Amino acid sequence: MKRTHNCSELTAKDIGKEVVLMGWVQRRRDHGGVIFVDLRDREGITQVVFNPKFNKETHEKAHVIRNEFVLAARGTVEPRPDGMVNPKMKTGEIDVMASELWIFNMSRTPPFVIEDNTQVSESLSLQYRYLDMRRPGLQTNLMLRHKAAAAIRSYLNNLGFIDIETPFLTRSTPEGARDYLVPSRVNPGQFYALPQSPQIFKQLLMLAGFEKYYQIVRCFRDEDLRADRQPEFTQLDMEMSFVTEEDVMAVTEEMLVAVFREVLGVELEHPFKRLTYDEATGRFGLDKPDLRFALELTDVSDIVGTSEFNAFADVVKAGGLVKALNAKGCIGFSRKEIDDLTALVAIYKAKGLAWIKVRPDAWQSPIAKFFSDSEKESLRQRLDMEPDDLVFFVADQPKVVNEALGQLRSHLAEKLKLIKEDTYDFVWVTQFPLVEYDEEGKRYIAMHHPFTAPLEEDLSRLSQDPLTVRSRAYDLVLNGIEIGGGSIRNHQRTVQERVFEALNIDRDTYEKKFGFLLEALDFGAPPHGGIALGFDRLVMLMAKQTSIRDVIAFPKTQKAACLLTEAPCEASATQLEDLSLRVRPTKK
RNA sequence: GGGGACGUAGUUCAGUUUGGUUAGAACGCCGGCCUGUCACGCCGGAGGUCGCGAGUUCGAGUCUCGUCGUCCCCGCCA
Repeated sequence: MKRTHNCSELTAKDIGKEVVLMGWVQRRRDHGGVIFVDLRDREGITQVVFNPKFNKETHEKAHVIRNEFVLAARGTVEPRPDGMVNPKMKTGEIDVMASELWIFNMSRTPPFVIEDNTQVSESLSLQYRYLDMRRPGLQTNLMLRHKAAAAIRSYLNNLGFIDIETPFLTRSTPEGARDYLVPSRVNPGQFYALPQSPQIFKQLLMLAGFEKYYQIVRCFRDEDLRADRQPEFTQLDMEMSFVTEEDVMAVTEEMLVAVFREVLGVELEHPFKRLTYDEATGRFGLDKPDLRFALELTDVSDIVGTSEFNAFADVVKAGGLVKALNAKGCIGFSRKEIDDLTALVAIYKAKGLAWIKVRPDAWQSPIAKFFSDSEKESLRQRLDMEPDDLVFFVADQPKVVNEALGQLRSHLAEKLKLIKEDTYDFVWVTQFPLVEYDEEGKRYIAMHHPFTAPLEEDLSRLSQDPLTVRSRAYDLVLNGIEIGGGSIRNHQRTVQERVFEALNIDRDTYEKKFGFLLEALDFGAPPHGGIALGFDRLVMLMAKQTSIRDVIAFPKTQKAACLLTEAPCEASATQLEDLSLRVRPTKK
């Protein structure tokens, strides 16, 4: 017995053929006489009919069939009787009239119905992920993931990129996310780390002369999870020699255009938009702006900084900012709605949310009385305030103002349904600051990573005024979600050392931690740069999902557990002994 | 580390505000009937440690505290 067709391909043109189908029972309808079975495989569903008039013995056998049984049916493709065609099904013109039935396996009643439209708690679906993945939605997502990976590989292969694997058992890197550590049995007391990214290795591959490298590779970060963050995730990692930012961005962009065309049949608008980091945070508040809608932030510090309203004036005097967001036509927002928005900005550390409702005759606002007529006129002009508008203000340090209003902006867009669905809006954000100040550690840390090259024209300020130094780093943002980032790297030892020093890493330390890289740079390092794209996030957006768990076959829960295999779990005494490890009792 | 939501038949939920008789519905499941259904139909039935543990009370699904789990968010994620 050999399968002849899948469950989606038989149509009227196949009438009369003898076929063998194999698959799972989606649903059984037993009419006492005739029994209908919807047989499902990964391609689709075909109705198999067991009719006692046609084959009594097979019909008898079919009585035991239940949902999710796995079976094979041999039969003849027949047209449906008049008026019985099911236009909703691809195979709705035909039946397979069964002459023989093999039951490969029975099935327990599944804990949930295998259908897209049934809601199941995520813990249950993860515990039975193999059943969850029988549902068409996840099947489609994972097939789309495969197609995207295949399209990427084929595109990059054609451009001469070389796929090279890098190690998973690597040296722990001190900066950045927490590492997953792996104890070394043969080196008691010593540990490998799982890579957060193959960053250093891909740079070494450039030094080795491969010129164009890529890898679709698993990365590991021991940090808390989110809807778009898993402890192990997949990135498309690329690196190129003899390139500038423009080259890396062009290759990435053209690749994505090709992938979206091939996988989704979508023609992306390109070249992608560009914003510098300062423009992005200035106009949209965030370094990952969603440009599917307008709604920009406006700086009004100069107007209100000298006003009678101390809450604004004091902030401006202290070097802060006052920015505004004009919610056009939102004058109808209730007190509660405004309170909710105030609570929203409070999450991002804003101490308050001031507002003005523009009525045709006057402004309704707790703060309007503090402004002079000329200040009001300036605000009106700057913010294009028209009757029915509702304008929000946040005053604080720039980071807080931008973050809070940026989040408010996205929230309002969703609330007001300003977002054009079904669009893919890409934007490059360039010239990120090289470093930022870490309040907790009281020092400068690399915003991207310490191998990022500073902009040549800012290099002279590196030691005196590192915060003003822009870098040759770029992020790729899709619909407000960061899907990738990269940079041109330091290929000259002297520049790399200056960056380390700007980060307050002393010579002894960086020699010890990155000496191998610095030494490598001494041996003819070519200029190089690259990018890493979050493959899970990219596929998530292509599949129109909101969590990367929906495009990962076996994702972990928020506590980084696999509910199916019950990982992580305790190690046996023997394992610990082999590894020279002792586990401290967990503290209560 | 912090904030929030949720946890009740196999599943998805109602019931919790205001404690009170035997904890309900739909789907699923089991049995019977049914030869054209495709969310098949009709009849009947089984199925519950109300996440877990304390406490308050004459009495707790309902109130309190703790705990476990899942999700969303802040911190964190070079």
